[in-house]
Amino acid sequence: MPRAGLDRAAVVTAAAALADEVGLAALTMGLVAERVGVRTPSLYKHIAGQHDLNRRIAALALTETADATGTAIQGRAGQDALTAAARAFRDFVLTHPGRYAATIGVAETGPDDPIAIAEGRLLESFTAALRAYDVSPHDLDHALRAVRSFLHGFATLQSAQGFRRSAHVGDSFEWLIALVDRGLRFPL
Amino acid sequence: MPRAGLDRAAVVTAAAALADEVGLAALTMGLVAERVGVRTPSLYKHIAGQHDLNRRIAALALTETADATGTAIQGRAGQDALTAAARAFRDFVLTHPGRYAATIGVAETGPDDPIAIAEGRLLESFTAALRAYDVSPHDLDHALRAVRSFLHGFATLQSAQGFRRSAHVGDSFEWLIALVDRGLRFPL
DNA sequence: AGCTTTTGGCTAACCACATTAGCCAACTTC
DNA sequence: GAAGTTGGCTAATGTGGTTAGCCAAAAGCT
Repeated sequence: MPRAGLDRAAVVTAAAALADEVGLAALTMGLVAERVGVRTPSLYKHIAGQHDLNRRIAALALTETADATGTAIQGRAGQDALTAAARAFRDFVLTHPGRYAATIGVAETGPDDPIAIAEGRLLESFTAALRAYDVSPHDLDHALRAVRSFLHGFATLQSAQGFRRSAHVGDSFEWLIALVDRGLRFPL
Repeated sequence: MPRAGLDRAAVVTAAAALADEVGLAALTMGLVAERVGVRTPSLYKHIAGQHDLNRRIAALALTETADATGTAIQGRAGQDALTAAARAFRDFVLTHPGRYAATIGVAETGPDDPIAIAEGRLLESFTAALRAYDVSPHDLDHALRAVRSFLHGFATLQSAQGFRRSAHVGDSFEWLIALVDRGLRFPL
């Protein structure tokens, strides 16, 4: 039997791609194995199990999200930066719904966990995007949570087909960004 | 063998309670059966399967959420109404995480689907809460989606332990409501 | 009451999927 | 090229959802 030349990264990226295609819930070990050209039990030579695989997909997704938002805000400030970051985030979630779903509910195990590192980078991007607004240091955590909540909520609702009403979803997103911008701009 | 005197509603409410206790992901047919005092296959005399059970839990949860927010906004308007509705919604999600999780991603099958009816009632509550703001009819859909995104995002992130930072989560929620209020209050 | 029908339990069995055990060939290393 | 390590494999186990088919209890009828 010839070897497949597999390694951990190959398994994880294949699984992530598959999750985007068929949905995270439909991602089975058998499907991943088939995709990489191997029998199911062989996957366990590279990953510890489904839970482990999910965490690695999540780490990949968070790293990619942090990259995308980080790039998007370069050279921008204020509403410009916020808009760019929000769009980059949403684009990622819509083009990679399976990967993103894998990030929901993952707990970071420690400060050196790749998940924690990627989340930290993502948070820094949004912190940078908020820098030009007049948010006091005391309120920064609140503002970050607010931005994160709206991005997470909008993206997951849309990718779950949660919006039935008639209006154009892209328009709603831009409207939402403008709402947040006004909310951040006007003083308490 | 004596009968357990079960019916569909009893199975669904037991399953919903169990989902809140152990988490939706850990809800198995065996667990539900044990809770209602019956063997697993007997459940299928009352529900069509796990998918069907999930939909029925979702319908229950949405109805309860619509009740709670509807009651909360009675006799209130403007920021008062928005705050009351938002708090009621969040309270429900935090006290019933399993039920709420069941509502994510459910598709309504038609206009007479209990899920569609409950979602319509919930939307009406929030529409009423927004009435005192100066939102044009054209923007109403956008505003509703914005509020829904915020609430959904915040509630799910919190119930998934998504907030690591130090600030008090309840404070963040109030801050978020105030942000949305400002955003809705100031003109475009 | 007795007879029939429907209903709601049950056991047994099946299937899909994750995972483990244990074998063996293929690379790697010295 | 011998020895060790690695990465495949088949076989088997366990859990969970679901179906089939049996049978007694409730409900309805005469």
